[in-house]
Amino acid sequence: MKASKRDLLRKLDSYNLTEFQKLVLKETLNIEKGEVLTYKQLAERIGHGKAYRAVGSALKINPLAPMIPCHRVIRSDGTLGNYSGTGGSRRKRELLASENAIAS
DNA sequence: ACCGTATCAACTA
DNA sequence: TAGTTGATACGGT
Repeated sequence: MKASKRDLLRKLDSYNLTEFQKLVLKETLNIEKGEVLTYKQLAERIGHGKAYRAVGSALKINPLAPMIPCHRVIRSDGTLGNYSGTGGSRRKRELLASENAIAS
């Protein structure tokens, strides 16, 4: 464990992110292993609710891509949506299959 | 299944 | 300030 969640939060504050972005990223870090939220659910969690679009934009700028469980955020349709990390949606699918054992 | 509209925040001209 | 885009959501056709 080199990067504690608290350290990541501190780093986020150091980046040139807006309050909204930081809010979304922090909430994403708060997602536990085995927890999968939809963009809408995440938006509602931070109190914006209908800002699912802005939430997606926030995750895509995510400076700690591999450290933040952004792969645990999927679409309401049950599809994985997109992923800015290595391998794109393919990698995301494997991560979810490994952590949450999603149904293929 | 496909298209249009709704809604929010950030980026660029 | 205005216009466009985006890792979406939902309803109508």
